[in-house]
Amino acid sequence: MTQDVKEIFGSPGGSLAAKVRTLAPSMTRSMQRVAEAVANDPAGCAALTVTGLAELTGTSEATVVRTARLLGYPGYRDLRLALAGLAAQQQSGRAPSITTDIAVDDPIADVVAKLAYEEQQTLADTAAGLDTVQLGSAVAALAAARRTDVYGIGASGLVAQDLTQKLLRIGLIAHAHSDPHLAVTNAVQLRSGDVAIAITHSGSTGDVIEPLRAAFEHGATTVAITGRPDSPVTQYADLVLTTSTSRETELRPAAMSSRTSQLLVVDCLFVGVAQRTYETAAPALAASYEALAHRHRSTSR
Amino acid sequence: MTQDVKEIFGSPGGSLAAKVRTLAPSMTRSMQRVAEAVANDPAGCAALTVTGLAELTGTSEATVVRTARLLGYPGYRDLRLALAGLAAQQQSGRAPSITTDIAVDDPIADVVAKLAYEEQQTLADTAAGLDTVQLGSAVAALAAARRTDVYGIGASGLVAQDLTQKLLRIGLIAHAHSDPHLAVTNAVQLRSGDVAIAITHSGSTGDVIEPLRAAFEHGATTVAITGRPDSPVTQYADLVLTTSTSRETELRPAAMSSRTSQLLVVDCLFVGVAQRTYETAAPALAASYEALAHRHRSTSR
DNA sequence: CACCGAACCGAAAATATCTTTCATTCGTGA
DNA sequence: TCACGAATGAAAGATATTTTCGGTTCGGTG
Repeated sequence: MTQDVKEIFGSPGGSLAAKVRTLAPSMTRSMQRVAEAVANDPAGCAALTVTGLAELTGTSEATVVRTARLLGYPGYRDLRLALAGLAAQQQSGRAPSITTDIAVDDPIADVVAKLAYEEQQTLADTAAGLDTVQLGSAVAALAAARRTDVYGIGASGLVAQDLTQKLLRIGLIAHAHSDPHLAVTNAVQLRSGDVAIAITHSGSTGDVIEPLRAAFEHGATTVAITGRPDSPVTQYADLVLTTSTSRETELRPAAMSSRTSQLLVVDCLFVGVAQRTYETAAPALAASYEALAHRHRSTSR
Repeated sequence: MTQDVKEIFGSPGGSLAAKVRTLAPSMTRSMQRVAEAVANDPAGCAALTVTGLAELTGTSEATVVRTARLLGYPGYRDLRLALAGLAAQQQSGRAPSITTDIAVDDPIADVVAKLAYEEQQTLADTAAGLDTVQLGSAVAALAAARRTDVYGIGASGLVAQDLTQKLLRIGLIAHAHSDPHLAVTNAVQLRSGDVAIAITHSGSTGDVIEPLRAAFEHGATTVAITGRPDSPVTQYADLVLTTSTSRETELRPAAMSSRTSQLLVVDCLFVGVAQRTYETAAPALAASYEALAHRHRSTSR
């Protein structure tokens, strides 16, 4: 029937625009038109019936309902309710957003401000869109894992390494793989109770999907960290953690915001695992800190 | 007789409660029941259909609609939308401030919120504290450099690689070094017009300082990205870019925020350089994008 | 105390809105 | 170019809302 109220209203403002952006790539053209209309003018759309919105966007009722479903609501009725809530929020809490893209002739100070702002947005969007249930399951799996393999290529490879470094510091066994062949070779060694994590923004990076598939088929718990929750990589993922997708501009490649988003997810995983294994994690962290101390010259001052 | 809290605080929600009280005398018994339910729990009522609300209040649909009319709406549908907006406002009115550190027993949802919030803070701090003059000089040096070497160890090593990957994508020659010996070996090859960048949060990592020193002594333009502007590394740095240092807690090592901070600086450098070398950077970016396209399976959609 | 009228109320019909189905169209890759 | 599958909208079907209308209650009145 009607969706639970908390789910409709519990979401922090702006999460809808984020959701639209995240899901836009997996939408068909006409659905994108609807989603765009909704994101641009929540208040206006809230005043329209399915038929009205369908006419406005030049589509059909069916498409509007499909879009509503994709955005996570049981139907248009609930989307409309959420829209009304959103509109009210926007009304009360005027967002002072910086909207312009970075231009070629922006002074360096503007570049700093805009980049910082956009990355902040990315963080907020990611946090809002993260499925805490899946995250919790992933944390539990990691904490209990015999060993963990992490796959990532390119920019995502660095995120994979970051996660690995962190897990190692709290005494877990983790490896990052960026060589596809070695990754597959290692993946077939995994078994039930082990964890494999694939990090790919597009969700379509074959070199990352293959090892995850191998791990999946050998019974490991598989996790995908991707910006496309409907992409091929999720076929072989027991758990999917969605990163946010912000529009990319010529001077700000998608890699930049996807990295920020991925790192937040990775940090959440790390802290979650550290909480769960606090007894062993705390001393391990302290020990690694100690071990590094002598690598630093005594600072001046 | 205690006055209704909503009215005391003059919140927007108060207007509805006030309206209910004003109009109550002119309402019939069953309409009052409906109005009361609506005033007491807007969010809950927004989730109900006419029939639902009628049952809840032990009345009929007709009565609910009549009440909605009396409250000034064309029908129940519109009252419901207004209710949704009201609920959202009340929701957002609550102070969202997250002040406490992450605790061992925080639920996973709190961990996500707190981490996102802290990283946002870090970004804001970094952007505010960044010296745009030094940044501009660094950008100019990079854009004009024959080659660029970047030094970083551990978590900072990943940042170094990130910068390198980006610079390579726009056609610049850049190398990241995490092996101290190789780094020094390469550093002595640098000469005037080349750029060397050291990334270290503490500013005291000997393995990173040594190569920077070598580069400095051979006449290269040296840049330090560090959280400690008074640390040893700055001795050999022509330019110093300061990252923000936020307090670290047991479950949130300093590495986490310093990484966020460093990445923002690195992104600023990259975008700055891309702006300066736009003529060559834009086609290079497009080319690398094209080259990667075939590595991705055609997505499902 | 019985009767009357008016307002109140809810069941059910009428309407509007939303959802689903299905045939058609469109785009894509072989 | 053809064939296939995905995407789309028209229309049927289901649900929710509004309206209608007759029964009921209540207060007053003869």
